[in-house]
Amino acid sequence: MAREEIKAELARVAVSLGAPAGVVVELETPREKSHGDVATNLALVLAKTLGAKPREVAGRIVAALSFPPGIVASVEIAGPGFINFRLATDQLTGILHTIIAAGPGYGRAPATGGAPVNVEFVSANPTGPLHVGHGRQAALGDAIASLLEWTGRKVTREFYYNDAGAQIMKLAASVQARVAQLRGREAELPEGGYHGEYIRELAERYAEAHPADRDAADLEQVRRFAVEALRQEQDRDLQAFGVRFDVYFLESSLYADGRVAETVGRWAAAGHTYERDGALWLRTTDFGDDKDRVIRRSPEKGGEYTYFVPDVAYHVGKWRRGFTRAINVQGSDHHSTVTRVRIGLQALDLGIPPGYPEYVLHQMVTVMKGGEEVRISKRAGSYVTVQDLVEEVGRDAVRYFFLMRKADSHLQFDIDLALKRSEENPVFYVQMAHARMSGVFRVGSVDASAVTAEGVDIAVLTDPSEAELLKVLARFPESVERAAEALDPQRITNYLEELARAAHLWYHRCRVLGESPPVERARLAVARATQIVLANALTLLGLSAPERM
RNA sequence: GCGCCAGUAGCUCAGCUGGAUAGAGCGUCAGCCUCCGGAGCUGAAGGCCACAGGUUCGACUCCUGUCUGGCGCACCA
Repeated sequence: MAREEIKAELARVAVSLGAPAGVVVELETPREKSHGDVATNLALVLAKTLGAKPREVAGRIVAALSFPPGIVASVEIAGPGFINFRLATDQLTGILHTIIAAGPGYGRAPATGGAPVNVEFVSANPTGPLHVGHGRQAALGDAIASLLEWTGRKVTREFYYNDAGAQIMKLAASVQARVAQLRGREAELPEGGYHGEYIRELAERYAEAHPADRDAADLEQVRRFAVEALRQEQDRDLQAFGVRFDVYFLESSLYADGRVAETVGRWAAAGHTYERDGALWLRTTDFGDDKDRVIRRSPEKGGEYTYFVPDVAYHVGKWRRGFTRAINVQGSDHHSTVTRVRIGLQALDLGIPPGYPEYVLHQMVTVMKGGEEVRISKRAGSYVTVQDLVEEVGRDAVRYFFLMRKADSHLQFDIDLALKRSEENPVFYVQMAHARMSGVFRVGSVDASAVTAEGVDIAVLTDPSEAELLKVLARFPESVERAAEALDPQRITNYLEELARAAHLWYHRCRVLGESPPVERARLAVARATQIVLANALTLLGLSAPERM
């Protein structure tokens, strides 16, 4: 691609002019069209080290540049010292060839062969239906995993959950109380218990499945039953959402195979623990925490390990399984765990890097309908579930809406907008662009997969919207790369909207079918390339690319 | 009180890791149009980038402080 060649040539010239070897050349796409197709700030960056004015440096660089024919049409120096390149028209033909030849692989980098990356997300405990926050995580985590795959990494999607612990016991006790109420006895939900309608459902099902245990006296059996049922329900919801996991990791296994004890033992051996008030503490302040943390409660409080110990043990396990990168997608309400887990790992002295694991924290989701906030669902009671949203607006809209804002931003989920079948709705707008391209082939009875760029003369494409569209198409691989680097799928939804805009504009201005043969052939190739890139971007985000709407 | 995140057009949000005259959609206003799907197209108005300093050739972007909002600061998870 032209960009790569320009980058390489700039690097070569920079070094020949005295820049340090390995200088990083940044290319950007100017938003102002009169500034050309590609621009670099290289001269401004080098001005200081070369001890010359930016425009003078730019002059030297331009004078030394040398490209084979067919790549760059013109080079100019502008503003404070930018170097602007205009690409040769041959490059546009090249774009069509590249895209159509690569097809579903366009934008996908070859496997790097590096160590696998672990992406952990959702990780909901089986205490109730998945809520909208889990939905945002599911969409984000799955898309981030895909982005990493598209940039050549091997990825494991992982779901971690606690199947024991205090919360689960409250769940079991809540179900037990509801069973008792079914039998017409007075029974109160435990303090901090679960109130949702689904608890009543579980109680009914338990009573039916275990007629012998009339009073649900066997709490362990109730626990197993409830956990099993809720896990199944979560799986079903995730499946309906189109998210699949490679590994489901049980917190209880960390106790069973001794890893929790091992972790505590290592801390103690390294001299980072001490006893106080009957509890065992980890001196996390030695690693920058603002206070030390309890790792084993005092006997009066039950003498159990606090949750953060298995959390650390779990991440040691990720490291040992060969994941040199681990990315955790969580709600920002869990941000206090970030430093603690990292510190816990540091205190083990296992050579794990300080920034391990990486976190993508997302802000809260507010569901809006009819201009008002929706807070509750029938089944869960106190919160809106993923299932509610998927049933109401469909899986594609839910996924798209969860991805179209950066994770850092609070997200307003507008149900009315998600339901609109018009261009105001970004999902509709983007998918419609794909349907339109498909429509051209359908109406023209053309086999889209047989369209090639062979023999296409790009010179017949005279409308400005055509070159514009091709340039947007050419940027897709770079967009994927940047989004992956930033762990930010929102950049892809942005790209999609930009591409859809260019595609709609082109479609509106340029007829394909029934034009003169050279024009029709060229435009079929444009439509095909556009269809491919739209489909690839949609697929990458876990969205469907409909042929018609 | 401390920590994390956010604050950009009336609304919802971008802004490519410090670049050129801050963009898009919706809404508003003014036009065009009936074609491979009009669920369209063109144009206009609309901004103290929360505020105040600083860093440098250059700041919406980085640093410091202030204000506002969200989240978190357990021997809960």
